Amino acid sequence: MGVITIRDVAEAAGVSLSTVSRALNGGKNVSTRAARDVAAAADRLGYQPDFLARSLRTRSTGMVGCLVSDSSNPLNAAIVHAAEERLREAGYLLAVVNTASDPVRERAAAAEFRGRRTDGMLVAPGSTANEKTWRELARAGTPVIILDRDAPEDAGDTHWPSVQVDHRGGARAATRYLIGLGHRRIALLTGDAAMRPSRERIAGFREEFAEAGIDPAGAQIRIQASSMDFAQGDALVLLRDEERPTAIIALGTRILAGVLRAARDLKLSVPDDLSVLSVGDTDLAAVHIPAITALRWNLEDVGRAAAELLLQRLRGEAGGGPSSALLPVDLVLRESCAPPALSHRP
Amino acid sequence: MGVITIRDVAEAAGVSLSTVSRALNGGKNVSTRAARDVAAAADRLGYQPDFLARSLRTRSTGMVGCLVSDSSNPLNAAIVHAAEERLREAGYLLAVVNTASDPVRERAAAAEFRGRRTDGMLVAPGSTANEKTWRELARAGTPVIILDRDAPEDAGDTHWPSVQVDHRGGARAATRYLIGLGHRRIALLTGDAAMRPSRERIAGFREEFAEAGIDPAGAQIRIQASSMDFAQGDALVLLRDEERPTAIIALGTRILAGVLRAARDLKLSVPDDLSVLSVGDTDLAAVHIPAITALRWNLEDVGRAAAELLLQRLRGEAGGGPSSALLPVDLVLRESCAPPALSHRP
DNA sequence: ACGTTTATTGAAATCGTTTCCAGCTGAGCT
DNA sequence: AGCTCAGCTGGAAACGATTTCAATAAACGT
Repeated sequence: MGVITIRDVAEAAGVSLSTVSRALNGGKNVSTRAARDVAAAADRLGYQPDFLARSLRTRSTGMVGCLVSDSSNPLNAAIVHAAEERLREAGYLLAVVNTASDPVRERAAAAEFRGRRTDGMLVAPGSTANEKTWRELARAGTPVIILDRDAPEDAGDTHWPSVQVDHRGGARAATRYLIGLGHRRIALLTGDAAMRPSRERIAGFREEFAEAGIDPAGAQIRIQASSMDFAQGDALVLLRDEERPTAIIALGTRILAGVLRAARDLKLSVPDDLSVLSVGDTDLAAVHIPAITALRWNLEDVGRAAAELLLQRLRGEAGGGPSSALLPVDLVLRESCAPPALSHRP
Repeated sequence: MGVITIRDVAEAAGVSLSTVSRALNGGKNVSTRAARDVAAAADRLGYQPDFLARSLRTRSTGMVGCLVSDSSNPLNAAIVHAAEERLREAGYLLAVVNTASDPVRERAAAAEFRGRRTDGMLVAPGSTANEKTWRELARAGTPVIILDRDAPEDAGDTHWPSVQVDHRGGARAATRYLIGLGHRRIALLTGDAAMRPSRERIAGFREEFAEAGIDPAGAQIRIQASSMDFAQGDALVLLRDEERPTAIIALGTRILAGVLRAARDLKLSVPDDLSVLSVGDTDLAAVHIPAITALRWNLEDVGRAAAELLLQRLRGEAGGGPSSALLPVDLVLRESCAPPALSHRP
């Protein structure tokens, strides 16, 4: 007397298994009487189809795997959340695996997803180490959407579906703005330079210096291995330097926090002594006093766009809509940036 | 030429299906020669067992469902993240569903999880509307761990497994601290009063007023339907009142943000004109200037404890360890609280 | 009234695994 | 030699659905 199966329903309704199956699905080729009886019996018994058995037979699980370095990072959490909402609307279930950007864990997760026959995957790799894995997955027929990362080079001419954020454009706008205020020594604090977001930011940052014809030595780039590791101490070192930057562009909540605390410790006033610009608009940036000028992109849009791209593939409309999305980055002007102090002007 | 199945491996290794299965699993009752051949063949062919078929047969999916109102809320995100890490260590996959506290969506998610035969569930219900659902699930044999919410009344004497946070103790400590500083009119801004966290906070808040023998009219309780909805405007109304509170205890990042912005708009200095205390220690609280005194509980511990409790049940050690966890709340003293201004002292 | 389509139906195959069960082999013991 | 017993093995039956296919019944046109 365990779970109710289709067999129980068939018995209760006085029809065969096949009829029950047909009645419960499409309803095509089923007499109205049979349909009614089956529905009644299923309802009365509280029948709930077994996804496992169904999936085994139909080769489709209605599951999507999501692979991300750290789903509790607010910059990721909102993306995952939005993607989940959209996918669930379409009847899919999202399974999340955190990899801490560890290639080994990424591979393990990919293997597990494959073993579980997920219909598709949303992945934000922490390195380029596993490109082969994604390619194999894609070749095996599982749609893989890349989130704000480099898409693997594809042998063919097909474009790899991905959602990208225009970090380069954002960095250019931010840099141009600071240069316009008079800054000549600006520090950019960002993540792993090999990954797309940071690489693009750095490129945009440099481009803008070049375009303005400013001594590129003023463009101080600091790589933070992990955004979690950048503590107050590191910021202190940077700001104690004789040739300290007059403006800092800082990635994310944690690094921004480190910078702000360091500035306070050194009694540097923001924005009078130091301009601060946040990459990513978090609660902290918006509410801090002074409010922090920030680069903002719509995280929900990233998640939704990824889900949409995936659904397109899952519905087999590969040829239809766009195969990639590039989302804009806006500069939100607030109070944390000002012309550099007189003593620091050229 | 689809996926490699156990049948292909059997053929390649020159043994039967059953032998392959035995060799790949326990390895009991298998000759070393067969084991070697099977392992070699499986390896060569890149065989990957099909979780679906396996689950269908063994009645165990290695999946855990997680039901939460909003996984992007930092107070939840860290919990989900920690739970996922612990569960994956133990070989389980976590599927997350966001319900926005909607009872209908909660029921739908529960039904889907049941249909997918998840081995267990972590749920943080948004109301008491679905207690029957959780009870049914539990009666059907699926372990259900409740996260920081009221556990359904159980008919029997068994204790419902849950992870609770000592919000009452935290609220008492915070209130006692503020009263000790001299505050007599304190506002508590929290969520749905019917839910455990808020209910406990309110109780602790009142208890402390009573114990100190202070006019309970000074304990101003404001319920925020959703922590997302509390904007600056609402805080302004509260603070413009003639009898405005001299201290505010605010729930979470969003409400705290609203309070801080409102204080700034009214040119109220924190902590000189207004003491602010955050319920929940977020980046914003820690980094804000002045740094916000906060109630802190360890979100990772909540997630880990929930995972541990669930794993215990999944391993069938129901009798073994503790069936519930109560996690402490600490008061982190920072700079946002001070004695009320003279004009406001009794 | 009779052949021909058309709408329903149920039996059986299938998905890929695990597991029960009976059979076989060879070693050990008397 | 005969007997038992343990260790391996392969065939076949689940698990719970979907789907093909042939059979039956009903409707239809002439």
